[in-house]
Parts: sequence; C-alpha cells; structure tokens
Amino acid sequence: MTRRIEKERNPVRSRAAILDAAESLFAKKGYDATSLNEVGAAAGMSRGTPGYFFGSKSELYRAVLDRAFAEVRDAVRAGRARALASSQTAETILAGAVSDYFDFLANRPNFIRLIEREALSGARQLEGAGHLSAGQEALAAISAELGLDDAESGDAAQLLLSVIALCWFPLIHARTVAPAVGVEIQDLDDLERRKRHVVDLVLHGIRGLAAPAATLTETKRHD
Amino acid sequence: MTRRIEKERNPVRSRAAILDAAESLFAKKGYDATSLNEVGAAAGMSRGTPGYFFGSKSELYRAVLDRAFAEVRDAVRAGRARALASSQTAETILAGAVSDYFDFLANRPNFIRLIEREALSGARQLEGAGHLSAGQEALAAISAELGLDDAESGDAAQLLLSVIALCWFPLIHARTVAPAVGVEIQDLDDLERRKRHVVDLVLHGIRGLAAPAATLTETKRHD
DNA sequence: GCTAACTTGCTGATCAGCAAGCAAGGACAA
DNA sequence: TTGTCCTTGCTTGCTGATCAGCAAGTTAGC
Repeated sequence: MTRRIEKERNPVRSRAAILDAAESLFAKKGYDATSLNEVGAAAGMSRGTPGYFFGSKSELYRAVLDRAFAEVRDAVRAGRARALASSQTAETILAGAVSDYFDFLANRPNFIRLIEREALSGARQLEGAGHLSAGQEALAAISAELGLDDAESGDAAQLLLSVIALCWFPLIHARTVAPAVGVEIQDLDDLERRKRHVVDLVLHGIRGLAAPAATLTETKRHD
Repeated sequence: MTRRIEKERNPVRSRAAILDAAESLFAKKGYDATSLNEVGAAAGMSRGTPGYFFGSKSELYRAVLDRAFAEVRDAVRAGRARALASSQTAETILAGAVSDYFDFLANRPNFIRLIEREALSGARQLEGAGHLSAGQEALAAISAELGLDDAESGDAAQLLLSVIALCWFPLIHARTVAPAVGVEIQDLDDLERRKRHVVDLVLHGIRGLAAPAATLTETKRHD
C-alpha cells in the first residue's frame, strides 16, 4: 500500500483541481462568499495555491468561466453536427434538440448557476466571451432547420430564447418557484415529466408561429 | 428657505427608507456584497441605523423579503379578482393574465433579482414564507379558468411554471442569454415584442395541451 | 544546485455586532 | 412661558474575525 500522501508535484493536475474546486464553490456560494482559502482546501492544497497559479481571485474566476463556456460551445457544435447528419423532419430534429439541451443543463448544475450569477452581477465578464458565439451558432442552426430567412430569424431567436427559458428555469427554481406553483422537481421522473411538457409546448408553439402558410412538417423556403 | 438639514426624527419613515435602500442594494449586489454601512448611507443615515431598527443584517434581509412577497401576493389576488369579475373566454383571460404578469415583473426588477438570488442561495429563507401561497393561488386560478379538475391540475401547474419561465427569463438574462441568441431586450419595444411572443406561444400551447376533447374557447366543467 | 511548485507569515482593509454616547422632542411641573 | 427630565431615535468607537495579495520561505524533482 502506498503510504505516500500524494506529495508528488503535478502542475497541470493541480491547476485542474483548483479550477474544479473553484467552479464548484463559485457556482454554489458565489464569488464574494468564496475565499481562496476554501478553494485551496477543496483542491487539496494550501491557501496560497490558487493565487500562485491564477494570479488573483478575479483571474481565477475568469478562467472558470472561460472553461465552462468552451464546454458549452463544443456541446452546441456537436449537437448541431448530429442534427445535420440525421435526415429527419425539422420537427423531429427540434424535439430531439430540445430534449438534448434539457439533459445537458440538468447534468451541469454548475454551469447554469455560474451564468445566473453572472447575469445578476451585470455580466461584465461575459460580454466579450465566447458564450455569444455558442448562442449565435444555435440560432443559425435553428433558423436553417426551420427554413426561415433572415427577415424572419427574429422569430427563430425568440423561439430559441423561449426554449432556453423553459429548460433553464425549472432547474434553477426547483426549490423556489416550481414547488410554489405545484411542480415538483426532485427525482428523475419529475425532470422527465417537465421535459415532455417543454417539448410539447415548443412543438405546438412552432406549429402556431410558423405562419399559417407553412405547415412545417416539411421545410419550406420563401423566395 | 429652510436651512434645516432634515434633522426631524421619524422612525417609520426611517424604517421604510432603510428597507427601500436594503432592497435595492440586496437586489443589485447581493447579500454578502452589501454592507450595513452602505445601507445606512443609501438611506441617508449612519452606519448603525439598520442594526438599530432590524437587529441584525440577516433580520433586515428577511424583512426585505417579507415585504416584497407580500406585494406579489397582493398583486396576484388583485389580478385574480379582476379576472373573475370579467366575463370573457378563458383564452382571452389567460392572454391578459400573461400580459399583466409580464408587465408586473418588468416593473419590479428588484423582486426578480431577490428571488433569483434566493434560488441560488438554496432558498432557505423562502420555504416557510408567504411566497408559496401566491403561487398556489395563481395555480388555483389558472386551473379553474381552464376548467381542469384536480387530476389534470398537474398540467396546469406545468403550464403556469412555463408562463413564469417565459416572462421571467428574458428579464434576468437581458444582458446575457438574450443578446447571445439574438434577442435584444433594451427598450420598451423590445419588451413588447417579447411579450407578444410569449402570449402567442402560450396560447398555442394551451390549444395543444388541453386534451382533444375540449376546445377551450369556452370554459367547460367536469362533473 | 537550481528552478518551479507549492506553503506560510504578514499587512492593510473591511465588516458585523455591541456598547456607549449624544441629542431631539414630548411630558410634566412650576 | 420656561425649565428639567427622560424616553427613544440615531451615531460613533471599539473588537474580533475574515480575507486578498504579497513576499519570503521550503521542499520536490531534475
């Protein structure tokens, strides 16, 4: 049995451990309420290590955000590629995308909480970040899928925002608004039920939104 | 010209001023980042006054939440009474309610931010508060309006949660997610556009959700 | 033995809560 | 009317705790 108390040095591993610990703590308690002391302890190192690797608390925070956004952007791209590859009706693809997005968020509580906190803080860290690009890519994907040209893409953007809201909100407010209005969000069944509701609502919404001219069971283009 | 620098004592006025200042600061910067020093200064008094009137920082926070929730509960009741008084189709009433709720939130940025912060903090302050009752009242109202019995009220709850999500989300994420997906939320026109989208989406959603048996253009009751 | 990976001691700043102080203005009497 | 007292609204000084950042240490591994 190795009695070595893990004294081996490993900067990349340490950096990652600190990033992980900081992400959890920032997401859980917020920027102000998280001390570098805690981050170091959670990462299994001393009080000073976060500062050593990242310079300052704010730079560490920025690094956490950057890593999280990179992850989303990759997920969006992967989802888009998968959708493009499959040859199904726009409606089916959209339903699958909503479902996938819902699951993605449900599996990354830290991510939602970080962005939520950013929104409450004025979101100055986000403005130039790569997060925008992920949204724009998703918008382009959904517009193309629905066969909307640029003039109508405003509708697609509204719809995309609605989808995000519907998936996002119950996860954040699982212990506040959701129970207050009689929706339990505790186990996987509850989540599954919610997801089904969201997909239904969005599909019905699309049928209504996509002008009376187009039925949308197949993609139609204007000229 | 009165050169009196407002030295007159007025405890109720002072209390209210401190509550107002605390609400703004807690909503804007969060609990941890707000010092009693700031609260006192914003209320036009000294560092110690908030503590004098409210005992401790956490009790002041609780008082802020209580006042805010009381306000929502009253608004919900007023809206419900108005809806009951009017004799219009369920669909029209619902569209009006969504629109009103949207405006209500848009005019109370502090309220949204306070609840959002509560949700991120684990919402331990809310669990026994009057907030639940407001949600339950809204749920009862919407269930009755849609003519759903208890067995189906799960759907009504899901729908209510969706309405809240759709109204709520763009306001919080006006500077994060919304612009990222191409939706501007800056002036009143943008808000109006968003509101119209939400109402449309919800109405189409209802038509889809309300089982094929009932058309819902008029309220139907089961027996 | 040298460099990079960490740790520890220190400093100045901030903050919540408490306790002591101060003064405004009503009560009450002369 | 004037003087004095006394409650209470409000302020200020103080204390212990916490924290970020820096600088000086210490050890690992090449």
